[in-house]
Amino acid sequence: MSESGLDPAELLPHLMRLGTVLNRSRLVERAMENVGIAIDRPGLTVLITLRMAGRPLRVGEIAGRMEVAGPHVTRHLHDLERAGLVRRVTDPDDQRARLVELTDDGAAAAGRYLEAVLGRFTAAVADWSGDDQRTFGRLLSRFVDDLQSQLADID
Amino acid sequence: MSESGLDPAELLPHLMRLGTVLNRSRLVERAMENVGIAIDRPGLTVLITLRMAGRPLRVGEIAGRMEVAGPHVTRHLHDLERAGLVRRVTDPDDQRARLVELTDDGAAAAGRYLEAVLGRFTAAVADWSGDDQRTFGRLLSRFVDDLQSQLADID
DNA sequence: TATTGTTATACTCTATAACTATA
DNA sequence: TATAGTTATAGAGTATAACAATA
Repeated sequence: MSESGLDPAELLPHLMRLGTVLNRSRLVERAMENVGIAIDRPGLTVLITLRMAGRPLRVGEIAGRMEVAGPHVTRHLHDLERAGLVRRVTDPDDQRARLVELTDDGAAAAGRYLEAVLGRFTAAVADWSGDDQRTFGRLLSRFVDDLQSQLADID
Repeated sequence: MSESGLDPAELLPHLMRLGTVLNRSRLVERAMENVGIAIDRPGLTVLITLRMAGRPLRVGEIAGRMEVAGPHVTRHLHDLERAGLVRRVTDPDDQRARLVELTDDGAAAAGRYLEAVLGRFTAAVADWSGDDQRTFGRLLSRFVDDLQSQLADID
């Protein structure tokens, strides 16, 4: 091989910076303020999870998609329900289970939030060439896939 | 423009997945076990910060680079010092300040840890073309830069 | 008086264990 | 007896406030 690939030691600082930017920029908090959602961050994640699913989910399904423990979800559903953003109904097929669905208010809030956050990403890559944008999306997706399966192999 | 760029709504799920993979895969914990470092995660971050700086740092500098509050660093320095991984010496130029430096053990541990983690990334992109690897490194770095400045503008 | 660092305290997020109700 | 969910409790990580020492 005449050409060497990427030095992975270069990748790590970028990934660490990405984490810092996403976690510490108050991106999420600011979008929530602008949108007027009066819930905390994991509560918002529950809302987004439901919105992305596009259908009512069971508590266990929400926990699975968020990759957190069940009680974590239960606790936040109280707040969301009190705020009128979600509704809990008993699953007609299984009396043990309960389906959680977005109210109209909840769906609207989640939509406005996503719009605000996506606006940031759009602005960040606004002056990129269309080619670079598509390539980045493709390689990022591939990287996450490969990293995930690479890490799964260890277990 | 005849070609449309990336739909940012596509980017968000990838970024969320990346966060999940990095945070929940126990990548960090496993590397620490293999390397035999008996400290916790933020303590390790202190170690890596010192290692990447390549020189002794003040407590405030460490906190700044980690983007956390000062007391957080102080607390973990106790553990690191007790484990013989760092050493605190008074700054000869300013008696108020204290310089934190890696011991030989600390430098070796940080080095072994970085090697283990970087090995994962190397393996993840191992079957990529050299071209894709370099392009990904370039675009990822650019994306973080642009996102960071985009978010900084708001303040 | 301003700055460096420490001590003490509290809050957020997540996990585990024990319990209740239905299948 | 197994499964879905809830309640109760505990732990990790980080932030803020109050303080001590030096500049």
